[in-house]
Order: sequence, then C-alpha cells, then structure tokens
Amino acid sequence: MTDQSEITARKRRPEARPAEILEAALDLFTERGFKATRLEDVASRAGLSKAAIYLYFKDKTSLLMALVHAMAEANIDLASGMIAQHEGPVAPLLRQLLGFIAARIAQSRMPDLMKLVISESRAHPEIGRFYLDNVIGKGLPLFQSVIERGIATGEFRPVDPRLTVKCLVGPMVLAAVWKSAFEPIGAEPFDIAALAAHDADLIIRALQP
Amino acid sequence: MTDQSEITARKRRPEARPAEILEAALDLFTERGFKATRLEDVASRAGLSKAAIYLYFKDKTSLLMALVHAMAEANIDLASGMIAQHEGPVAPLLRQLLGFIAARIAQSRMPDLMKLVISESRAHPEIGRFYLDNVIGKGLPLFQSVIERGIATGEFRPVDPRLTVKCLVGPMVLAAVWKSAFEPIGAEPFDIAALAAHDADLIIRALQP
DNA sequence: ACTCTTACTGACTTGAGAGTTAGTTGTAGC
DNA sequence: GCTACAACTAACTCTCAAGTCAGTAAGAGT
Repeated sequence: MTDQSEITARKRRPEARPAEILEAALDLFTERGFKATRLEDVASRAGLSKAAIYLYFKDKTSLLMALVHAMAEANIDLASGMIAQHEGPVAPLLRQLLGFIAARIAQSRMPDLMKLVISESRAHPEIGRFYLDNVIGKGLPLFQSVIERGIATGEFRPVDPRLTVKCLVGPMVLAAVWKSAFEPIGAEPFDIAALAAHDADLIIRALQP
Repeated sequence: MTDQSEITARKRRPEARPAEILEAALDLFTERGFKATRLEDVASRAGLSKAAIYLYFKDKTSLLMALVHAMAEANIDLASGMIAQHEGPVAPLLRQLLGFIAARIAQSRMPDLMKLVISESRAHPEIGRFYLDNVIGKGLPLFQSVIERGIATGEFRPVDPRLTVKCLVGPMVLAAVWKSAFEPIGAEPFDIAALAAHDADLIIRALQP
C-alpha cells in the first residue's frame, strides 16, 4: 500500500527544503520574471506552503540572492583551478576554458541566472554588485591572465588583453542570452559547443604573431 | 505674471503626448523593470494623468511593444542601406558596420531596450518574437551575407558564416548588457568604439586565407 | 455667446501578492 | 505514551497598482 507519500511527500525534511525551494524559484523566476512570480506558486511547486519559505529565507529578494550565490561558487573555482594547473602553450587552455563555459551554458541553468541578474541588477543593486564582484570581476581577469601569459611567452602577438578578453567572451554571452531569452519563445537552438570551438579558433588565429 | 504654465504645461497637445509618454516609460522601465514600474509614475513624469495614457495606448504591455517597434524601425534600415551601397573589399564594410552598432550602443538607448526585451521575452512572447523576427532575424543574415561575399571573392578563407557572425556580434551584445545592466550600478564604463574596432581587427585577421 | 467634440483628470473598483501570526502536526528524546 | 520543540500551514492584514468611468475643461466651428 504505497500511499501518496511519494507524490505529496508532506513530511518534515528541513535539510532538503532550501534546495527544493531554490529550484522551484529558479524555474518560475526564469519563466515569468522575478517581480511577476508569486511566492505562493514557488511554494506550491516546492511542495510546501508560502509561510514555510519564510522559515528558510528572509524575503523574496534573498531567494534570488541565494540563487546567484550558489551559481557563483560553483563556477569560478573550477575555472581558476583549470588555469592554475595548466602548463605549456596557452592556446589549448583557451579552447578548454571556452569549452567549459559552453558546457555550463548548454547544460546548466547558468544562462537563466545570468538573465535574472541582468534583468534585476538595477532594481536590486546588491545582486548586480555581487555578480559583478564575484563572477565578472574574477572571470575576466582570469581569462586576461591567460592571454597575457601567451603574449609574454611570444605565443601570441601583443594586443590589448582587456579588449581581447571581451571579444573572446562576448559570443558566450550571446549564447547565454539566446538560450534563456529566445529559445524558449521559438528561436532555433544552436550548437553552443561548436560556437565556442569556432570562437577559440578565430581568436587564436587572430593572435598569431 | 508668468504663472506655472511653463513648469506644469498642462495643455492639450495630442501630437506630442505619445512620444513623451514613451520617453518617460523607457526611463522608468529601464530603472525599475517593466513589472515594477507604475503607470502612475510614467504618467507623472510625462506630465499627465494615468488615465490619459490609456487614450494613447491600449495597456501597459503595448507601451513596451511601441518602444520596441520604434527602435527596430530606426536601426535595421540604416544597416541594410550601408550594405547595399557598398562595393569593393568587405573588410572595411565590416569595420563600418561594427562602428555603427557601437555608436548605437554607446549613444542611443538601444541597450536599455535590448535589456527590456531580454527580460520580458518569456512573460511577453509577442515582444520577444517581434524582436527576434525584426531585429535579430534581419540583422544576423545581413552580416552573414557580408561574410559570405568575402568568402566568395576569396578575400576571406572559407569558414562557417553563421558561427562567424555570432563571434563578430557577440562582443557587441556584451557591451550592450554591460552598459545597461552593470554601468548603472557602478561598473567601470568601457570604450565601446575601441572594442568594436578591436573586434573587427581580430575577426578580419582570423579570416585571412 | 453657444455648442460640440476631443483631450484630459480624480476618484473609484478590483484583484493580487508580500509578509505575518496564531495555531497545528510530526517526531526525537525520555 | 508523554512532552517539548521544531517544522509547518491556513487564514489573515495591508499595501499597492492596473484599468475604468463619470465628469470637467479646452478650443474649434458657428
């Protein structure tokens, strides 16, 4: 007699709740936008009552903040690890890094989070600032250091590393926006891994001495 | 006795109203987000009452739609004109087109509109679709045709034109997002014209046979 | 001066959703 | 089994904003 406990699961599971709430919130914030999402709906999707959300999160904004925190932590350390470990010519490292970003864009919910940050950064500057300081502010210099290493060893010709990084990363931003804003309304999906590979090819070729 | 008519300007000016309302709406939508903006505030910034907005626009969504319409019209025709007129090697044309986009990003409110479209495309698919069909759907093929022309004449090596276009345009998307989402919260502004020039340099160099 | 149309407004209705509170239920420890 | 606390909820308050409507005033035509 497996009753509906698997379906409803109305139990007390304080450990699992925050993650479930965050997942539901991300789904709905993404679909309907932050302001337009009702906490009531987040709650019912997460399988509890609205009031319970307030046991775990201070208010609606802190839900969004928690989502951004989680995403930031997950990504930056991985990338900086890849860079620290690497030895030898940097061109393969660039390909590897772009491949990593492409995979995150294609397979994780990072693009949705990025879209949310972009959408809400004016209305919730704390969130925008956090992203700026912890993702962009760490990610861009990381890439920049790779380009600079290439220039220092003579593998690349001397170029402005700041502008070059933006040219390298730009297509990935495009891909993220595309995936979270346009694919859901019917735009044809495109192969992000192929884009990343092509992007790396072009830049590496453009940087030959 | 110049009464406050210059300040309040409470007159009947049906011709000027729509444009004034749209300008006020763009300001506030950009700052606070679409859903979080009160029509009451749009009205008072435009110098009339909320009810008057409904004389000119069906509802709040159609305000946003009108903004996107206006922006789309303004830009695409200019770019396609530039392409149709051009003769000779396409590399200078690419530089010119990127310079044009950079100027729009730096000087017009296009980035704010783009951010709004990105933010609202899920909740208001009509708006996302319109942008997709009329801006992206025309702009990308336009660029693509330029790359293809270069390949056909042997000026460029053969590459996948679709991927290449995205690599070319990506940095401009990054610039737009940066300007509308991050600069207002304190990110250091960057020189978009320089980015466009560098982007064009890199791509043209990468496409040498 | 007097209409009639058009631009416009103030006050309202309606509905919604964030956050709160008082109370209920699961369950760990005895 | 009982107790006490932690997890949870139903039902509430309170504020806020979209959209409406009945009425006011500008100004063109006569």
